[in-house]
Amino acid sequence: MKNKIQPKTLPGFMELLPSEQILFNNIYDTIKRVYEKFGFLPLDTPVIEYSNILLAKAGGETEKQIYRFNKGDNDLSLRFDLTVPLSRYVSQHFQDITFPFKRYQMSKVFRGERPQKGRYREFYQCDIDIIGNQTLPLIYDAEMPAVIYEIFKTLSFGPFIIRINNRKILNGFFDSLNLTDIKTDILRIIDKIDKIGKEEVKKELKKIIDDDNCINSIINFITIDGSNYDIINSLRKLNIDNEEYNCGLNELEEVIKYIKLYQVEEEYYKIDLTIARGLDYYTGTVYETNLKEYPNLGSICSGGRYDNLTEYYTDEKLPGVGISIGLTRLFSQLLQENIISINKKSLIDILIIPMDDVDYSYVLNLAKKLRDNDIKTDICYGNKSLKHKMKYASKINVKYVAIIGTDEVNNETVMLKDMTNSTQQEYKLSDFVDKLLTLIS
RNA sequence: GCGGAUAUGGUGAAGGGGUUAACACGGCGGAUUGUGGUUCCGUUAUGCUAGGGUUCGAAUCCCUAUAUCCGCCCCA
Repeated sequence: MKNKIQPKTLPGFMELLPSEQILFNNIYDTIKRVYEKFGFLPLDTPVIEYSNILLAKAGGETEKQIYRFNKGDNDLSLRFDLTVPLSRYVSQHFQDITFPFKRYQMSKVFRGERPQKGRYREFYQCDIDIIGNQTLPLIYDAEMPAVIYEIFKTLSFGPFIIRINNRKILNGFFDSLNLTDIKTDILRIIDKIDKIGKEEVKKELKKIIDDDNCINSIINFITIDGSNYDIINSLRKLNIDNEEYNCGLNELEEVIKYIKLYQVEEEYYKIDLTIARGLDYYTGTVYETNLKEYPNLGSICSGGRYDNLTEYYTDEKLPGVGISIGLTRLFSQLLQENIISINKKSLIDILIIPMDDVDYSYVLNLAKKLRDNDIKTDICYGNKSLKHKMKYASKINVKYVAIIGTDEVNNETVMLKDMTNSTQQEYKLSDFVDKLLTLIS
């Protein structure tokens, strides 16, 4: 053992056992199905891009966290999200795309940050975005919650709440308080309220704002509560004379109205003025989604509206709205909190067990017939004992086993065993497939 | 980038200077014939992250390195 290479993966890279992967893929497939149901088109972009493309925006943190390397004379990087590649894609293929462009992309992104709980270096993002040419109707902002609603209803991880805000409201509000230059810092602090609580937010704000009245009005503002209708009313009554504020308020009201038209149940979405979202490219509506029974998971799906997706690559003005589900993190947390659990160890419907000396042409003919009827079939080869093969069948958790020995071959039959109740019955080969089809349907 | 903790097999781990490194899970084999899950039996680390030191003797004490985990910062 000493002279062998230690088999290990890099920290922060998730790797699953088959039974876990089956579960993961179920969630992945559900998300994908809903995205497609709403008309989003599939898109796949390269994992590696030119560094100057990915770093066009060049934030300090991005540069620190990006996996970057040289190959020959090329300065390359692994994508750290799917939005920047989308920007590049839309700019590059502008003339070939029909707008509004709705696309989904569900694949891996990479970030070289220090891994910790729920923090990975390689993880799946499941993104949808809708990109408009010059303009994009506000009703699309309501489609995002409709999609989120459908996904998490289908996945049934329990009750959830889509929290909605509009960045313009916060921006306008801070401008009206003359806090324009420290706006970003304030947003960052407010965004932490779920994690650290109201009092800690107050303390943090004190560090950057002298005026206690000002801090109190911020706290009072972001904690305005009530029904969606109440909140809109309260915000109106503040009579803040700021164009951006009122624009945001009108947008929010309209988006809320449209969400209702999308027939999202009322208890699944709510205006929440504490939603700020750290990312500075969001300019209007912003979303976060939480599982009500597991608030400590944080946001499981978030996104928002941005004014111009492609400003670094073209002069075209392309506003958009999008959301993202961090699937790797979500999955690991769901598993950890026992919200989901492993239930399948194999995908097959039936396992064929040939006895030692049996004629393979009989066995493979059966397998072919089953597979032609879309029955997931596997065969357990080898000269191990029947006992051993039965053990294997029970280990992979398959419901049906077909035992084929010389008796079955001679009589043109199949011995079908139901592993869940230990009963078995012999069927004629000619009507075996039909019989099995009715059993597994 | 900053702080804290930990390091024993395929896995979870006990042992805190005295010789075969406990226990459990998993794996493999068996309890005679073409039948799994339960039970029982056998087997499964010449080795305790690496390097150095103290000692008659180190998984155990000391030093160094490395790795991992948990926080903070940040998070398109």
